[in-house]
Amino acid sequence: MRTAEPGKVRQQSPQGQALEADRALLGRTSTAERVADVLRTRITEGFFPPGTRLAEDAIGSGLGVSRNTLREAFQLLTHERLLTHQLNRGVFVRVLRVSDVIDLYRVRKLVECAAVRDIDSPPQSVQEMTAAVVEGEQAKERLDWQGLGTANLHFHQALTALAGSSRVDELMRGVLAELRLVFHVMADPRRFHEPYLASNREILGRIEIGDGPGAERLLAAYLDSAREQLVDAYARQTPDG
Amino acid sequence: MRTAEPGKVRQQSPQGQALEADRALLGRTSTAERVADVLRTRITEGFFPPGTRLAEDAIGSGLGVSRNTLREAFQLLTHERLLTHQLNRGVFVRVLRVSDVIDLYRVRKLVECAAVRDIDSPPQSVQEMTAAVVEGEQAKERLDWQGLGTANLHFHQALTALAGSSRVDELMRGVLAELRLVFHVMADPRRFHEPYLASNREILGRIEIGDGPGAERLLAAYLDSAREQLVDAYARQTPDG
DNA sequence: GCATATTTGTCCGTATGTATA
DNA sequence: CTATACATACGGACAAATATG
Repeated sequence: MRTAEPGKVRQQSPQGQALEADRALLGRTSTAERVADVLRTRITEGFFPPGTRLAEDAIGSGLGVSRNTLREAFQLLTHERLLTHQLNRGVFVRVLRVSDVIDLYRVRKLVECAAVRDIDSPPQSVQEMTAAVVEGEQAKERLDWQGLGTANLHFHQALTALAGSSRVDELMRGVLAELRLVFHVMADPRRFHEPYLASNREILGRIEIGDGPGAERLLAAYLDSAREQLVDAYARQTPDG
Repeated sequence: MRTAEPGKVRQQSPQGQALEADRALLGRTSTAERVADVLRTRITEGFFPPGTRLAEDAIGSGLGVSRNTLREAFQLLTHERLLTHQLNRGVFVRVLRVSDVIDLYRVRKLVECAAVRDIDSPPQSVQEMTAAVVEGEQAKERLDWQGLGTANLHFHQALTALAGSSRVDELMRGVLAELRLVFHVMADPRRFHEPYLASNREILGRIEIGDGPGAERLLAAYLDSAREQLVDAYARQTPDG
């Protein structure tokens, strides 16, 4: 679902013929969706930091797509809460407020705790959680703190999958993408991501032995402390409340 | 947030001058959003039943908006899962599968049970829940079963608000809107909605006395039986699995 | 199976209104 | 207050896909 090529979406060539081949290979996604993929990557990787204004003209001519197509892509990302749309002013990379951070952790606590509470069948989600822990350990060895943060998000995405609902999965995908915006505003990502590795391992252990309530207790404590830490540092970083 | 006028969005008048006044009053929403509001109402009220194809030409000329604007509105509703988009074929009012119904109730159980479990401060949500119960009782007296269904959805929306998260509220708004699509496929709405009234009243009673776990138990039982009943009847109604 | 008509996907140019320097 | 830059929404154009006869 993600475009491999981070560069231009298409050449300035007449019509959309240049992408016909790709379009067949990529499973016939629309141009707008591909543009949205490119922008989403740019945003989550921090190339477009929160607050950046995305001018239709600049982005559109830069990517070689029309304004209508671009507006469609903007709308997709606005619905994912990665962009905010101010009427007659344009779109901006979202700047989350402290109240957003609090709300995001409220959602996480509600969903994630419920997901681990009753684990009837530990299917392949546990496998993915294990993979995410390994991914995090490898990132730590590389001193790749952004990668560690990504691994942490993967872990909690896999944890959420225990609930067995595609809609809950999608909700959490959006929540974690928003949290990425928070991380980019913060300095020193190591301090925030490194401690989570041990706690993830601990939670995974509880789940593996079928101790749902135990996992829930650990998870709740982790989420509370993470939120507190994050809100504290975030409030200092950003001017508005 | 909802347009009061169910008819045409704007006249065929040149440009958008006709709505300038309204736009100021209505809080400056875009045309696409207003079109989406109209279509959403049409869909949730059953005027466009599931499976209906929404042709760009017909809807566009009928509402007096351009194709671009209409496509923007379509995209909004597609993201709300009220429409499905088939490439080169157009948009259709979504027809949910049984697996969707199961997933929707899985979400409801997870979210709603968590919302009532720990009720620290019973603020104005309880007031809205009470209002929804009254709304349902009045609809029942009028033998207005569609209104009873709406009141039931209001009740559970207010119940969800106990969690105190705008993102969870939005999730549940979407979930309940999808459920409306299910209801429209079913015959005899009375059988499905009437029994819920008593159960809602019972749940509200538990919440009012601060008995979270008790409310959760009642709620879980209600959701399980409702899902079972609904899936059973829905599978008979629709051909596909 | 084939040819035609309809519909959608994508894009452009432009008129008008809006916000900011 | 004026000027500039920008967003909104429209209509039109053409290719590609689908539906229809």
